[in-house]
Amino acid sequence: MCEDKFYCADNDFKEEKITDFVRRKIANEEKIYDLAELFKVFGDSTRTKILCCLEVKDLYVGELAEVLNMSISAVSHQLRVLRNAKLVRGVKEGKEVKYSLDDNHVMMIISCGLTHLEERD
Amino acid sequence: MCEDKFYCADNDFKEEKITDFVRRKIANEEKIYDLAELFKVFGDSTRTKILCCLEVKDLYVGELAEVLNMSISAVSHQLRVLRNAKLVRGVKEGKEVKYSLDDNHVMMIISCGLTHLEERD
DNA sequence: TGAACATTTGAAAAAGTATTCAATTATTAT
DNA sequence: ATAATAATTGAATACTTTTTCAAATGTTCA
Repeated sequence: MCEDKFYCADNDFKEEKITDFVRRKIANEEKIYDLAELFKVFGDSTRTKILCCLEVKDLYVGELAEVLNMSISAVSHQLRVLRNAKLVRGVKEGKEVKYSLDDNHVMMIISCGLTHLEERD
Repeated sequence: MCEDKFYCADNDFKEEKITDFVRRKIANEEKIYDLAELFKVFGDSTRTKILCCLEVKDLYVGELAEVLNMSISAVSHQLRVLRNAKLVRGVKEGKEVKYSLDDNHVMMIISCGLTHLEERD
């Protein structure tokens, strides 16, 4: 008896297939997708470095390019990605654009990651 | 006077080129690189979904594949990535392998991300 | 032992992403 | 206006990553 019921001991999924149970419990598809999109933005060392620089100080594109030792174009492309994710903000000052972190979660997320790295190794 | 000194008003970088100042202040290259590598792991919706499933319940590879509606092989490949990052752990039980989250930071990092998403929109 | 099943693995194909290069926009100074 | 400077953009190239497919490994059960 009980062949079709998995884990009968646990009331949470009596009668229900375990895979349906899990599917029902996890956050909705779209939210998980957005979350992965967000982490993807952090998942490139150029962008992460840009974020770390901007935590130290608001900077112009050219300054960022010099710190990172990369072309202005490459930095600008990555700044667009960061802007779209609302992680940084650019304000025009004459012919330059000064960038800053858009949100205080940015550094919270980075800290979370650093903590994991430290306790992992 | 003061041509070579940027931002003389701020004591932190008297005498020092601003780009050198920033370079000196940010975390070291390798740490930032590792951090990006970590976030890269979270930056794929298949993997993020696997993590969310495992938060609900420890699962076998086949169960995960069914929940995600993906091939066992594809799931297995992604589990290897998650294992390498020490985000999940697999324990052999007979011919099956049961996976679970390896670390309680995993869900902390995910929560951080979700908070950002909610307050962003 | 041999058949059945769960998972892993390697290599190839498919899809996606970062950087470069050249052209463009926008602002300032002459 | 024109020249000079800062940044952005689009398209091409180079590079990574994901998924698929077939084969291999390891375990259980008859």
